[in-house]
Amino acid sequence: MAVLAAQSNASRRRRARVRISDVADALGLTKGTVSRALNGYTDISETTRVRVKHKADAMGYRPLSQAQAIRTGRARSIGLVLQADVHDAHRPFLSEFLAGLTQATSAHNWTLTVATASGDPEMCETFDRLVDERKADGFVIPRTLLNDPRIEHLRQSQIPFILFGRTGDPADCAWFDIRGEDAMADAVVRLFELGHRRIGFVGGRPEHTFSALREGGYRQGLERCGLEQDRSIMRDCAVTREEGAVAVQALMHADAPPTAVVFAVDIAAIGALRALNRLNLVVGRDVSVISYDGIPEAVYSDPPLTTF
Amino acid sequence: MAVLAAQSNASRRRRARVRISDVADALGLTKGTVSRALNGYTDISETTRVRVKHKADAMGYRPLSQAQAIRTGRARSIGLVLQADVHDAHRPFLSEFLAGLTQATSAHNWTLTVATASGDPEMCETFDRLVDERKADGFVIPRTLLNDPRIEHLRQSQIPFILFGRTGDPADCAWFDIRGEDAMADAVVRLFELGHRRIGFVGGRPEHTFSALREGGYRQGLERCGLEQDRSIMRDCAVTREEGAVAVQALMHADAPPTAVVFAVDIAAIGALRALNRLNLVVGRDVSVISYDGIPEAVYSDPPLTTF
DNA sequence: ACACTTGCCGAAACCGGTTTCGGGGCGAAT
DNA sequence: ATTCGCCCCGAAACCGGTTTCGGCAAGTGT
Repeated sequence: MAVLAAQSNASRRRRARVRISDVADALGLTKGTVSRALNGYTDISETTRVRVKHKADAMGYRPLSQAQAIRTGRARSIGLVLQADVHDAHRPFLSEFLAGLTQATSAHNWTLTVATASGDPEMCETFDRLVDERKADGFVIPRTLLNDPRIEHLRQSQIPFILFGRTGDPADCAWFDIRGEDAMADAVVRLFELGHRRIGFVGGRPEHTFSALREGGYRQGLERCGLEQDRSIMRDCAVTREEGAVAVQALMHADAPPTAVVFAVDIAAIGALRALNRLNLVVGRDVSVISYDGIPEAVYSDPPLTTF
Repeated sequence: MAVLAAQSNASRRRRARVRISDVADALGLTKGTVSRALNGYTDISETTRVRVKHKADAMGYRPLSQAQAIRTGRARSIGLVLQADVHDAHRPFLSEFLAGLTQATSAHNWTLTVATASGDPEMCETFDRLVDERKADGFVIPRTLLNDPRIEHLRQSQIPFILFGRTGDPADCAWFDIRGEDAMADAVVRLFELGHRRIGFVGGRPEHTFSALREGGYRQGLERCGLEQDRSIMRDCAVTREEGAVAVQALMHADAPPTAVVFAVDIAAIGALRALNRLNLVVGRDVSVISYDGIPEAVYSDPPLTTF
């Protein structure tokens, strides 16, 4: 009777969860033993351990992370806090970024918890709150700055984090990034090979690490070609269409305007294309424009933007 | 000694959490009583309830959702599963959408858990998994279809959900949406008032609810102006720039081309603008284009797109 | 005055795991 | 034959909450 009732209950509701005690019962062990076997404790014989492991995934057992969390303090979840107020060039990547993160996390039976905040202080509070409520064990920090208050805060609070992008002081930081600076250098070299001798540069916000790195890549490219750096054909702070347009206009009005311009940010380059059109300059003939990021809008701009 | 040890431990690590037993001790009650007082049980006197509530938030107590979840089964978390494979017009809204959701959820001390899936079957599996692992109590479903397999699945599984956008059969569905159809109707009326008598329409994918609704709005607008619907100046399936361009070319090559075109999707309209330029038609003189969504790209298109 | 509700709260079980503690069994050393 | 130590595992406490159960005191009806 009890079995029948349980079955009907299980079918009426959702499939019943396999608990650790179910696995233990099936093996004639206690749940404590099963738990230690699965978690790599040394006081479990190797024989028992493999027996437990096999039975566990034969029964489809997966621990309830919530239950583990209340004892261990680890929630098996990584946090991502977005800034709600900034609209900039990184936005187009958001969904790809999310897709990548969630795939990686769920592959290890982790979770991605997303929150938003406006401003660095609020973001730091959010970090603390999510950790305090055990909703995130650590964070992914996108759009890193050379000197990033968020990183400083997390370091002090001893909260684990991973950077998407590098930072000024990489001490005890794990990070991954795209080597955009190499692309910048390659762009310069390619333009040089096409005959250009005055190659300008338009960067992003200097506080962003990637901007500084890409400017470094640009300089490295010049060096490789034996060209001198000329401050009069370099600008920065261009991460939007308008800023890109303004920057390129300034460059073209210089005493000795460049014959080619390398952009650190795609969006700025797109703005620049329009501005050049308005100046009656034909891109590709009067002046070459090259950029990096590969945002989809590049294909639809007029004329199409060359990106890596 | 014990107290001192605990304090030094608390200061070495992070600020100690206020547990429900701390609140109970401070009031001379048991944790069971405090729990019931906070959760609206009727067997607690009103006097005690307010006393508990005041003390609780004076002490900064907030229940650990994980601990609640293991008993109640509710995780205080809503899930959002994105499709990893579709690149379409809805993407630009993603970050605003996330910002809105996270603000709303965290205001009620909930969490947003994000996952990705490719294809409807995988998405349904993901729903089940997240619920099974108690990582989401329910879901937000964006980009609803008229006939949506995801909704069908969630209904059968008795999993709560909220739609962003409407669906064919709205039985026991909560939803919120933007009344884009009204904007469509208004657009038609406005164009009529400007003297247009042949007003074309380019819609989105017919399986998407919003497309059907917006086409309905367009028809309603025609009706209000006393115009007849003419299938030869209507197209659909245009949610990208290319599709928009193709659609508008087809319309302009009709026997009696329209003098104005209403678009359901901004991105398609932007593609159409370029196509019209190539046909040597001046937008605003030879033909009017109007759309809806208010994506930021609209401002930068050439010529700027009129959107609501 | 007595039994019967009713209101209100304490005690303890419970959720599904993890971690500590202690002891049984067995081989090696004395 | 003891004693000691080591390898395993069971028992039970524990994490931070929720929920059930039972009982005490005050109020009600007669």
